[in-house]
Amino acid sequence: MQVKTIRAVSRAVDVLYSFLGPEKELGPSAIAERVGLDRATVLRMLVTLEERGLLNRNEGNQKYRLGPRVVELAGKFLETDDLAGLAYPEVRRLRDEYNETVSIYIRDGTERICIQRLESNHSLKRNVRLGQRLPLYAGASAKVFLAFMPDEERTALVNSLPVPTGFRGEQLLVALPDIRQAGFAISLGEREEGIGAVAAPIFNRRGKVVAALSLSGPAARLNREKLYSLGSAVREAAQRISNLILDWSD
Amino acid sequence: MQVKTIRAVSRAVDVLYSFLGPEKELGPSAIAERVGLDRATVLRMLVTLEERGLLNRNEGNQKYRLGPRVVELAGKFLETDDLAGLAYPEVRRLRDEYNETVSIYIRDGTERICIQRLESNHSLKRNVRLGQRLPLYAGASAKVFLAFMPDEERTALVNSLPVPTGFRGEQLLVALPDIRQAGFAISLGEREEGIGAVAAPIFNRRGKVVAALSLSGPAARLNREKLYSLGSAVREAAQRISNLILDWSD
DNA sequence: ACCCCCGTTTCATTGTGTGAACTCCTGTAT
DNA sequence: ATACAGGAGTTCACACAATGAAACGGGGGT
Repeated sequence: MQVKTIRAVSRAVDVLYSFLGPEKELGPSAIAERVGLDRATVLRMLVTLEERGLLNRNEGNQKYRLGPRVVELAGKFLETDDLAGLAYPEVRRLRDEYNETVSIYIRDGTERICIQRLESNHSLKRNVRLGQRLPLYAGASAKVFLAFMPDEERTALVNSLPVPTGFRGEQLLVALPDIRQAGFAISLGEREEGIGAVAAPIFNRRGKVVAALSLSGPAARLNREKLYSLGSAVREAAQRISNLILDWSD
Repeated sequence: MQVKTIRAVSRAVDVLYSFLGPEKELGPSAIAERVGLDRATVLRMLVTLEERGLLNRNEGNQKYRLGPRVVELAGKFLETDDLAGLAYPEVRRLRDEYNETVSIYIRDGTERICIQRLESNHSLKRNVRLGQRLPLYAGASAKVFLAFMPDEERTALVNSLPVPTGFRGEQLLVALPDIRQAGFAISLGEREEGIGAVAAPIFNRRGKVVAALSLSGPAARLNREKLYSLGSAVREAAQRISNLILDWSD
């Protein structure tokens, strides 16, 4: 498929994504610098996107921020994605039973994205934002994706993973056979200090991994033995979710 | 501000919004018909939006659906919006205390959008989707927005509201002084049969209503007296949320 | 085998998106 | 007060990029 993409649209998406950075509000100049376009061009895009509700304009300082329509799109995505909706009862069961944060990730290129999550009630708890992007080279869920991926896909992926220099990723690969064997993966302080997690794969009807179910919390409550002891519970919950998936597609 | 908007971008947004309809997957032709463009044009937009992660392509049937990046944008919006995050503890308290669905709406033009929500545990419960759009001419939250709006803004708005023919909207306006007086509004089967709700305004530092906090559920549990008795609890929760808002902007 | 529908490609036309330069405004330093 | 800097919004002429009509090709159903 060599369809030519539309430059103006792609650039507008750049503008939209520039709001994913740390600042919540941006003006035309700042964005123009970021995306490498003329201020006039950016301004027209901002006005267009605002008119259509994807952005809002702060009349006070003449800056722009994300608009409520993006939430509507996300709501629709989560509704139609089957997964988030179907999985909710199991996510809730797990969270209630162990009172730790439970989340679901799907893979997006070389990263994973949180599409569902219920947090623990403890005051010290693992915190995950809906839509948050996390790497594929570390963490229990990441290992689940890697472990249950076709070999050729994995080798291709591993080479393109943006692994930070100095990260010891070798252990990651050697653990994969064990993970396939056990049906779940654990991690302790792997991606972030002090966090422990167990994760298991969610399969579609073709046996392909479409998501990872993860239970995570502070290492103080979730030490290595505890994580292993939770493995089968998480694996079985993930399996039950898999059974709910009707979709045969990739 | 008479900046010319960019046609291609605006059309691309049309394409994006066409996924808000009932079908979760759409092909170029279906979209083309919907937005009134040539199939070729739509295809280029689809490819562009997919390349940038806002859409996903189903390789099986060559159709498109919303992509995970929209969730990332929404997550960012909800994070930066302050409100959703700041309000969460109060929303949770209310939900836990009365075990009914609690939600927060912001106004967007002639509609309101749900930006935060926790559902009741009852098996019969009010169901609200994140990002769901509801009208401004009916419902407790709608009346809150109308009641606490500057007069000239309200009269301008009321004329442009897309009230369905046959809807008795007069009662709506006469109730507003009482709502201002009480600090909360109730509704019973107003927008949807069998639903009862109480709502109260959330103010910013300028005293402008930026959102409505709502508690709602089946009329079987929430009859008129019950709703009135919950009024002050909801009003006070909304007031506590208002106090958390640091933002001075409009 | 036929047809119809739909996704994709090609291509010529012109309308449209583009950036440089300009104005206007606001806030800050001198 | 005045000068200055930075940023928002405007104008304009040019080039090329977005567009739609038409053609292609494959898949599914009758």
